Amino acid sequence: MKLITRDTDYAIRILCFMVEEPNKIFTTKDLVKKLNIPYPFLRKILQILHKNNILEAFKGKRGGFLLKKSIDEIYLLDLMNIFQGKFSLSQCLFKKKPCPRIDSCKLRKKLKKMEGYLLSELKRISLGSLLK
Amino acid sequence: MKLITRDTDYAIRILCFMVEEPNKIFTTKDLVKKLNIPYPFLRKILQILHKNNILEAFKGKRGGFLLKKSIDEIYLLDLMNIFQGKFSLSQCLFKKKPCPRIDSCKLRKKLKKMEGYLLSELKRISLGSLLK
DNA sequence: CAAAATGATACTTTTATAGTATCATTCATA
DNA sequence: TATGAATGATACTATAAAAGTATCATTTTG
Repeated sequence: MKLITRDTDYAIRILCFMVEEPNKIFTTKDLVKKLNIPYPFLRKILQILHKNNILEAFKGKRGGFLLKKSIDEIYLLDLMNIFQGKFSLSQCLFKKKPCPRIDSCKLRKKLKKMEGYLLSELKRISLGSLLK
Repeated sequence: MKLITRDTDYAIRILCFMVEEPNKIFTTKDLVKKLNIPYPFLRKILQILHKNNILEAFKGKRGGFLLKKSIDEIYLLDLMNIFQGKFSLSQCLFKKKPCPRIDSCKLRKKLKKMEGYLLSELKRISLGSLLK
């Protein structure tokens, strides 16, 4: 099972790399060289990070991306929410027509508990904490 | 994110239903009527449960499936392992060529911790406990 | 104005999940 | 002992999600 998808993982690497020179404007090409992520995919990820206010973007010649937030303020859960949608473990698999026991479903309750734990952990993991 | 896939979920329902008449031999058709699972898919799931020693199978006319284990001895994690493969959260996404920091990867360590928690919870959830 | 960058967005490929189909085998029983 | 009703084995197809690609438009610098 994958908790983290590839784009989230790439985003982590990108940001952790960029923080090494926090005031540098990186172009997509710069990052391709260093991070081994295919150019168009990397571009997509950078665009998304920009839309979500994590990177600042400069268009045109000499443009590129600049880290906008402190790496200590970016949490794993944020990135997961951006790239993977709202984190949830406990949705009923039968969304359209959930099983008749949905309200009393014990399984759901236990999943909810695990979800709560994971959320609290993921909330605490800043990218900064991955570097120390 | 899905912790539990559809076949695992179906398996839970099947077993929880069968335990209501623990000595009855159920045919696939019996179960289709009650559980709203498409016949060929249900059949596949029953065959897998049989192969994994959770159901006893009787071939031929008047055949069918009989619960072989006590429902208190069947754990959610067992079913997940059967239908979804070994549970793991912390595998590196880059299996073929894992990232150079694989040994020192902090993220991996944190995932490992969460995995440990989930495993311990999943180990404790017997199907019986879902019915009480 | 041209070159070099991102913006927006649509498309394709790959993988995993979900579901289907079918022939072989077994067994009870008429 | 032949038949019908069940599972065994297994291969196939369809759908959805993840991963990756392509391309034209827009902006900016020199």
